[in-house]
Amino acid sequence: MPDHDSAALLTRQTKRRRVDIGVKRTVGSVTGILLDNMNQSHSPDQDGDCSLIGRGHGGSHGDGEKSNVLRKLLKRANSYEDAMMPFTGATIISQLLKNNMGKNGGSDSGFQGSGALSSGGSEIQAEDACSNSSSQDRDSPSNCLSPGPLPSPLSLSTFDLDRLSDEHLRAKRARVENIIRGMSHSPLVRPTGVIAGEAYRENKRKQRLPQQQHSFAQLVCSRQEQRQEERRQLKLQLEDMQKQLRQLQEKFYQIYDSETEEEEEENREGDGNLSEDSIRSDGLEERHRDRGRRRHDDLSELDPGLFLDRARALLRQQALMDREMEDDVVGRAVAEGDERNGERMMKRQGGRQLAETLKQELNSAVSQVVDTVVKGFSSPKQAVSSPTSNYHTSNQRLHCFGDIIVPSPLDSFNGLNGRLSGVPTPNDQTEALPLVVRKSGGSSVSGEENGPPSLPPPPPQPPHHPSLHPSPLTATLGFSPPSFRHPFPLPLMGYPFHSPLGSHGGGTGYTPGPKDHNHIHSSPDCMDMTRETVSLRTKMATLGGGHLGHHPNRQSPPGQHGPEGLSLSLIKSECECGDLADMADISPYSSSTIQEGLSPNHLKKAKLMFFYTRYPSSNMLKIFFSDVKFNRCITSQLIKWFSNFREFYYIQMEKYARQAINEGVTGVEELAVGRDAELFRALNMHYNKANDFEVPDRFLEVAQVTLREFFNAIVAGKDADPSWKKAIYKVICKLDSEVPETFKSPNCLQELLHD
DNA sequence: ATCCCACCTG
DNA sequence: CAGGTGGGAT
Repeated sequence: MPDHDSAALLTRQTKRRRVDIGVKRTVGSVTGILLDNMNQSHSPDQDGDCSLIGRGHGGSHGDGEKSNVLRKLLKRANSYEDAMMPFTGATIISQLLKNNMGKNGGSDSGFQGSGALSSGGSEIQAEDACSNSSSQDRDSPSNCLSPGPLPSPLSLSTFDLDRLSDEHLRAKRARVENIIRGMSHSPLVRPTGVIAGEAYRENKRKQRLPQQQHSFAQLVCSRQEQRQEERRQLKLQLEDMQKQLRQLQEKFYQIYDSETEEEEEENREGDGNLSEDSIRSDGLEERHRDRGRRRHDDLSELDPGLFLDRARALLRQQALMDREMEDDVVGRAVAEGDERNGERMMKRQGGRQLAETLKQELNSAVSQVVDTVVKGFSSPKQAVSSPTSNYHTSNQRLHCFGDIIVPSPLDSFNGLNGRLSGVPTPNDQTEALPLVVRKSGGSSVSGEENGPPSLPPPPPQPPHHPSLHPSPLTATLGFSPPSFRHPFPLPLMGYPFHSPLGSHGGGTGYTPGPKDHNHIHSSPDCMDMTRETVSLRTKMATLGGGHLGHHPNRQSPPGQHGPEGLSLSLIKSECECGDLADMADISPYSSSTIQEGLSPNHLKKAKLMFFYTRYPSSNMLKIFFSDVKFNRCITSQLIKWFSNFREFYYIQMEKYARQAINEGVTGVEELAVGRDAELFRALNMHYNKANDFEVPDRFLEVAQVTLREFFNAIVAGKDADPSWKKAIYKVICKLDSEVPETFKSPNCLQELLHD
């Protein structure tokens, strides 16, 4: 039997065949012409599976790209410590930052641009290799780091602020930092293996595997085991580090608590002038403390943000103390020889050192983040490889080896937003849908101390080395804290809108300080952004939780902050085929419910509509997507969507038809498509992934008809004809049914998915 | 010329 | 899913 099962050849064998059906369609759509045709073959036992096997189309390409970032951070942390204070908490926050990124999961964690942070040219290649490697083993973020000898676990339980200057502690600290240094200076996995691995994986997707790839494959396989072991060790190492950091964090809290207690005590007996700042930060602290302790139970959760918040509070307080009490209290304590005061003073000095350290570290972290984002976006040529660079063909990739891989600005953008919005898991997204990301579900700590968001958000400050510009953290506080947790709406800055990404959830929008109103505009690269906007526009439209839309925010009125409204503010560009609309209309607070672009929810809606109509007319689309401002772009995009839907649909049909034939099915009567059928499950997975929509029976019937059409055609050998599918298309296009009125509502998803 | 389509590719 | 392409239909 001639390769009936080689569904792989489905597309190739029909090279450039014209299978147009050229059917004239009407809005109402022809219904049920072939209904009898279907019903007559409705066998009683059709509820069972049609015993079609196989599924698994597409594949997820989640890529972890963070290890290079971690290394950067670690490296920087190390370089700081050389130039820093006696008590160098420098690496603490670096580690916490790292941790923060690390815990966001392996896939698509963004930060691709970080390769441009500080590295010289020679480093880039290694970085690239590293990120590639991690993308291959995305369950292990740290496989870039060599295992190295594992130092015995540190116990920081004796760590006490009262003995900050203790030799003992210094020794411990040194050991911690040795670990870090060891990690960051460890040799990398050899690039060849990594690249080869990438190439090999690429080629597995392709049917034609060039012979030369095999050697690469073997190379990879031989290293695979090695890396597995390395990864395991590194995981342990990282867990260890996390534990230690958690302990350190707790100690910090203790220290801070004891100090604030004393502070309060002193304020009570002394001048009693508790500043507004400390009151506020205390309140903040209280909340965070509770939260932190709750979180403590969760081993996987170490919240750097919490830690940083505390650090900030401490710094605020510290600055206050510096101003008000430096001479006064200390002087008094010394003069009076008051033991208690002296002790307090010592603690305070220790705290001050810590504060200084934190101050610098926070500064550097801010710079780093800003640096990363800016460079990642405005200088893509320097950026390291990104998940989307998987799109290189293997040959291209081989050519890339030894060169700097040049991702498009979109790649950086993609990664950044992936990082921002949470990490899609393979379960959530198994198709190639690179830019649809989940909205971050958790409510992050809100940056209360930030002013109201301003419009438009200005670009960030250029990076500055903290040791060169040890500007007081308090001065930049207004802008830096949110950047720690949501530093990535920055790429959106190029758009004259509010970043809606900053306004969701925790509402930690990028809030500029008074002085960061320059830069990026001066970057020539930014001028090129308009060129990217057309595609970016589409991509951005898919941001904002289309697949989280399984549980759409029903509170959000359309055109506001819901996923629907998200793209409203995101999308605005000169789609060359559309009109350049008035920018003022695009305010996220616009009362208009007409959107400029298609949102993830629109996509979802379109998919659901596909259950009713495979061949919607343009008019129909306009009617059913009435909340979208139509232009040629929108129209063709919608049409394209349905075209893609059909493509998938027919591919599945042919695949399962051939499969049935290979399984020995001889008559179409044996072919039934029930809700348990593999075929239906595959389709449902594609168009109704969350399974929160009840697929109409009618679709099952149509699917069955389609399957049988394919079956009959193949059995009859019609597939020898280059355009054999054409006849099938002609049949199927008549099977469209009316799309329920509900779909005409812009809010239909809320209603449709209610059950 | 324009629209829409299937097909291929990334 | 989007870009690009070629082709048929109007």
